[in-house]
Amino acid sequence: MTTSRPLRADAVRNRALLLAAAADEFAEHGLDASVADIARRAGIGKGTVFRHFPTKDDLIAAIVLDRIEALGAIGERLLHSEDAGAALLEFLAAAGDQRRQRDLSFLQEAGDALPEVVQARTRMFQTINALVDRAREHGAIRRDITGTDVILLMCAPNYVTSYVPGASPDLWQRYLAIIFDGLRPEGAHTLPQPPPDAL
Amino acid sequence: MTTSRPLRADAVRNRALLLAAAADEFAEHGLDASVADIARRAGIGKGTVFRHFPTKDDLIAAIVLDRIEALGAIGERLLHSEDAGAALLEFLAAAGDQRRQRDLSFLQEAGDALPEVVQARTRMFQTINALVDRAREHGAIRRDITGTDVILLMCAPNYVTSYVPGASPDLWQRYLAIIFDGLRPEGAHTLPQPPPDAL
DNA sequence: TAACAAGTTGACCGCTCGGTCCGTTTATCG
DNA sequence: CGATAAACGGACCGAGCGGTCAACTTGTTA
Repeated sequence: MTTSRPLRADAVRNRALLLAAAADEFAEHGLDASVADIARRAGIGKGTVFRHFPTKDDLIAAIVLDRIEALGAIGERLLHSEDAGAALLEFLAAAGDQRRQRDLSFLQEAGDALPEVVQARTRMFQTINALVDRAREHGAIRRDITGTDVILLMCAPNYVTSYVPGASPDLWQRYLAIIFDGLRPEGAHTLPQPPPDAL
Repeated sequence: MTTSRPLRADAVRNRALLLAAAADEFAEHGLDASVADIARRAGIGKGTVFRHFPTKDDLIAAIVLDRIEALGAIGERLLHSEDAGAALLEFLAAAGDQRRQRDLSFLQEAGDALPEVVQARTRMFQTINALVDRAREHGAIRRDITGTDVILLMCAPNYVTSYVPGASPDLWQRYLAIIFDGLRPEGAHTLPQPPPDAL
């Protein structure tokens, strides 16, 4: 792996500008936001975008990678927390908070371009599995819930609130709380379907 | 409102073919499915599609309208059921079952084109509110849950399972069960955010 | 400061999409 | 039948997209 020459000063500034603008634009208009709009918002030319990221998917992947790694770090820190149940809930809250705005859905849709993303995602999924295992052992969540269940449900609060026009940006917390109550052992009913294979 | 002339025989057949093909195509490829592909699948010309529906959104709206009315009818029937809690759960199961395949998200994204869709949706929302009110009065669900909460959460099971590649088509039932457990009174924790205004 | 490589830019390309249009086909009915 | 209007179909159009390129600008370095 050759590190080649260091980036020129204006190039690193433009790269940062570009990533910030792209994140904003994706947050507002979804993944369909056009590269031209992103470039305009960043105050740079369209060609420059493609010099930094050979394809639009690579740009998306770069942003997604950031998010995944940040969330993964939070998860690993919470792995050493005292209260395993609270740790899981806190992780889910961090996930919801990070994805406040429009979805970047880091599960499948995008990012399969870069293998780094797949790798980071796999790593984060393992962290979540560990978090869930601990919570289950501590009796904080019901026995029939797997890590994959939590991974899937993780995105739901932001999804359901994305349909509410003038909602509070924290509304997702309400649905996280409801769903988390569904994960608790108290008053749990047997589930009609087995859990899916790990992702 | 003039009913004008009755439709020609081949026209009604093509219309049915078109609607079926469109539903299939949307189910497979999402709302981005192209009109050309739909026409090819239906075995008719692209121009014919636009003769039946002046715009792609109108085609979507027609399908969505069907679904909403079917689901609304189920809801109204369940309104007279004995067990109010079971009725709500059954309604949610019907909703999930109908939307098995890819989402047609009849909440916001599409269908605002036709005022009929808005009207049918409003009507169905009222039915859901009534269903939820009854379930709450019977103590089948917790007191702090509103009809709007249920409307939002209704879509979640299908959404979360849409990310699982080779999953069973019934996997959504697992997540409906989990979420519904979160709506039950037993072991409920207070919610951090107030419910959103009615849609 | 001179010279070069790295970076920037916007016109441009090919493609796909939703939607239009008009020549052709066909169901309908006196 | 034969006439007529309704329905059909696919070539066509303009807009917008992701991505390319060659001329131009600028940070860097000896």
